[in-house]
Amino acid sequence: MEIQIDIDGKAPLFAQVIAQIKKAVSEGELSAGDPLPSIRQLASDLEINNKTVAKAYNLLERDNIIQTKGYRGTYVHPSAIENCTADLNAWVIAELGKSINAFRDADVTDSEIRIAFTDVMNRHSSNGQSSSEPNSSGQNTA
Amino acid sequence: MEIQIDIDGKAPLFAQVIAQIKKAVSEGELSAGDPLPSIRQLASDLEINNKTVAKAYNLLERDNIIQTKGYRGTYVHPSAIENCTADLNAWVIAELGKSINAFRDADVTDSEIRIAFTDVMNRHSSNGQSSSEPNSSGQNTA
DNA sequence: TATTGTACCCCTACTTCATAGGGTACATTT
DNA sequence: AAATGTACCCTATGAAGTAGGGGTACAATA
Repeated sequence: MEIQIDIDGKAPLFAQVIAQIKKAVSEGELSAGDPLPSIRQLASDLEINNKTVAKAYNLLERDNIIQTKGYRGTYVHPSAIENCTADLNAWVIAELGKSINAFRDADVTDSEIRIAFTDVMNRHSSNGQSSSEPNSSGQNTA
Repeated sequence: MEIQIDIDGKAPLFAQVIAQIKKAVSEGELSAGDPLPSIRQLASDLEINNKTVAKAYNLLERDNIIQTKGYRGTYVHPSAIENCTADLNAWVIAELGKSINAFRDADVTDSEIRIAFTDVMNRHSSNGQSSSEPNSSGQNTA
């Protein structure tokens, strides 16, 4: 394993870890079933926090690049190579790009788009209320 | 014109101005062609900044609720009533909501969605670069 | 007992953004 | 000269999100 981490880099540490492991899988340095260093192990090797490595591992497992087997450690997923190229992120970017382009074509302000976005994100799965109704208990009048 | 502004309210001042004018149009207090107070005028009446009113007026004009005629002042748009109900914001929220629900169903992290979003927003119309490629001038190795 | 991944709690720092304001200036037209 | 909308400079505040760290604890297993 040759994981390179640039602490001063602009990319988040957990993202670098993910990219490095994906790269190792793509280039064949890591094959299906190969064991990965434990979270604590890799964290101390890279001199970063456990939680940072744990975050990277969690995302990698979600994408079926690796497989955690509890107390038995973490291993490269059987179909890691295929899932390695499947970029979930690219799909999200493409989808959002389409919507945002449509918004901008309709002269929607970037600021408005951002506000609407955080609006949607913050009503996790429950209810929803619009954000443009001022609650008149007014003071100044014209 | 009876515009109520709640300075201590949670809703942004410019949004309150917009809502109030829309309300006035909807309720018939303002009809097509009616003159609106000048930016400076309304600002001083409400004791808020010129730019705040200007912002509200700009958005209202974009939505064809009002019409600015340069030095001749600002007037209610001929088809203000119809455009008053058309909520551009609601459309944006609905569209984003559909996409975001799909992302979440695919187990995409909220954090990842947010990152992808700002990613897309920041490449205004020019180029685009992905945000997951660490620039190895690395320091720590494992 | 040691190690595995995992799940909590607390905390910090940094960045980005929206909002709001202050001020000055401009061309245009009355 | 006065008023119109508009554009530009500057500031400050607050909220939200992200990254990272420290610590402690758990069940399961060797």
